[in-house]
Amino acid sequence: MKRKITLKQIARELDVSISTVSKALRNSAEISDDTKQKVQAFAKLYNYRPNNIALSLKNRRTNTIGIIIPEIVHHFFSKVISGVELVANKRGYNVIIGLSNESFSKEVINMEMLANGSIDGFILSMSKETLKLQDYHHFNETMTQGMPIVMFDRVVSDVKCDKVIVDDFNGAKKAVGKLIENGCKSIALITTKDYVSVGKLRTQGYLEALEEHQMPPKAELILKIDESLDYEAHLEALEKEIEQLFQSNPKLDGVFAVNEIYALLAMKVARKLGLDVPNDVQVIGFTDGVLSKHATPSLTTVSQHAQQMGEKAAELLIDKLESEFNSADEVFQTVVITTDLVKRESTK
Amino acid sequence: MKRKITLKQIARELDVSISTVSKALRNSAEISDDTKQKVQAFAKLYNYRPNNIALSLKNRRTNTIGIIIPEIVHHFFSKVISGVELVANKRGYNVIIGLSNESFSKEVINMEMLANGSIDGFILSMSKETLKLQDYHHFNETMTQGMPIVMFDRVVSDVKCDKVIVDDFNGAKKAVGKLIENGCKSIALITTKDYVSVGKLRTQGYLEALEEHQMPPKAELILKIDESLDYEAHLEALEKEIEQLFQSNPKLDGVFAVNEIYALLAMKVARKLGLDVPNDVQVIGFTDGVLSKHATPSLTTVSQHAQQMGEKAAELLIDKLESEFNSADEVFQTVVITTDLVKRESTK
DNA sequence: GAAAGTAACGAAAACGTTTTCGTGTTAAAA
DNA sequence: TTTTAACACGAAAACGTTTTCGTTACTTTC
Repeated sequence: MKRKITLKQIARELDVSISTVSKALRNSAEISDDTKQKVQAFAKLYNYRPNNIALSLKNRRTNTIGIIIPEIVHHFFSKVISGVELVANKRGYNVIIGLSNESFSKEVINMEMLANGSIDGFILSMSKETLKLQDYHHFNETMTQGMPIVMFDRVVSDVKCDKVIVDDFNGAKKAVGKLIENGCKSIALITTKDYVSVGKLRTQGYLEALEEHQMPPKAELILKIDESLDYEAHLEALEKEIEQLFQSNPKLDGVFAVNEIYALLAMKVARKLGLDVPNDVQVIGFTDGVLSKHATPSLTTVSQHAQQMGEKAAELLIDKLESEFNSADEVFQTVVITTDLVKRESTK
Repeated sequence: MKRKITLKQIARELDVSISTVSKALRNSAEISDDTKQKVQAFAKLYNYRPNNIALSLKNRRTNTIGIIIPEIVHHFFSKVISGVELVANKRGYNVIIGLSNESFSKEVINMEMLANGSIDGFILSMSKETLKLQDYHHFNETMTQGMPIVMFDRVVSDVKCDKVIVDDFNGAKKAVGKLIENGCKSIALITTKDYVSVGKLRTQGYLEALEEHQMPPKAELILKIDESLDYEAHLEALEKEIEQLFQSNPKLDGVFAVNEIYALLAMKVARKLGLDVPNDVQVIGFTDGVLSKHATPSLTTVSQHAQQMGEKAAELLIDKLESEFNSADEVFQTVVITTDLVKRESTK
């Protein structure tokens, strides 16, 4: 087990100073060609690579970005990471991850753990608990210490930073508009409680679409799920709620759900009640996950372009990191990623 | 934008030496209670946190582990990460990720990028290309430099390191055994080319199960998919192949697939050909992904316990990192995670 | 009152780099 | 021959810690 070789060792071995070795390796004009060749050959032989930690300490930048997400076992988030990683690597950065598990305190701890020099900036999506508590002090503190943050998807106007969001409102509006065009007269909405910003916006899109077509919204067609627990735990309870929705609205012929699982459950319930999808009921979901593509019938969805979000977030962050000179002007941008309606078998 | 405060600044402010500040904060007995209180109060006020990079340089350990996987947008791998992150965080480590995208060169580059001081050890699953090329020099070089590696899932006996694998052989055997018990007489296998080690082992399990029940294997019942490209790209071609399989084997009444997608496609094809699942054909897949749970009919699968694999891999790595004194004895272990057959609707 | 001990603190090295600023040697110019 | 310039290299500081080893000044002890 030979340890990694350092400048000092090369210097001792070749009987020159550390400075000379360093300069020789960086092809400085100060060093004679003879010495350069000697040093470079030796370095190559021993496969010398500068120690990243030492560089980070010296340069006061780590070329690493931290990404904090509520959970990783989730198609949307892993796709975002994928996008972040792509541009980060291309621009010479590493990516370090932290999972909040939708918990406020884990989010805070994770950020503190990384903020002490380990990374140059954050890309993050807030936990549900943080959204509920509306406590954003950790974001603001991080930023006053000169560490930039880019938020994506779940954002909040109280925190001033760069943001990348999906056009939830118009995505939902388009989807519901599509259902109406397709002849649906009684369209249900399955959404989340309002503190999840994206759920709220999608709900507004639903309402707007109805209004635009002079269809009065009905409270009994709107089902708001409390997501404070994770889905998997009470899938059955959820299914019951949706079944209730169908039974108390016999004329139901369209469903817009704010995520994949809700949409799939709606289809399952429909089938159970003897309704055909898409002939009796048409269903549209939100998110471009794997489930939609492989479901039967496959699910028409509003695609969020998660990868593109990740790429854009990384671009924004790295641009900010590498501009540097500003700091006073502090102009933040919000990039909106437009959604696409991906037509599949669950709509006519 | 106030920069993070350092020991030096505290020292200057309080008119003591850096050493005194450091010792005071660590509650050293050398420092008087008076001074300790003064320093600690000041540090708290300014929210002092030691700089991780400086600590890493001094201690020559980063408390960070690197994880390199073929892709992250994949339920199995993200679940493994989730497990790694869980125990890593619990034991005070961060996790930094690298994606190889199933490419050999990206795997090498990623490892080199991280191996220069950024991390203390690797957890990784090899890319398909690496398995095909059988070039493992980067693993061995990394290890000779004193950086431990734990491999999971896709492993190879040529590399001597700790490993965490799934009991592919017995998992497959149990699954096929179950199909036979359920009365299947003609069981197809949908697998990958042999260079993917897990595909190979699962194939062997299939054959073993047949043999144990005195059922001669038939070549025309075995479909080996070339996975060098990713699925998504040629889903349709794949479907055609599977359809071919069904048509040339009219008596087919059972399918064992080495992953979820293949299994789902088999069900899709069956339905298309007017066959009922599970009454005419029974299907079992491998991997405990989301698709299986939410498919219709839901898919019986061999569960791999991905999260548990991640946890175990992290345990192994951190144990090794924190034992230290060895280095000569070098005893490597291979932990086998047992599989479970999760019964759902696609089997009787 | 001298020797010994103790309490409280500081200087400096070390981790591995890069970079600024000497410094000594040699070659060219005066 | 003396001054100047170019060349090739080294010493040292800096990044932010921790830790070892002094070094004071004061208190015991005999």
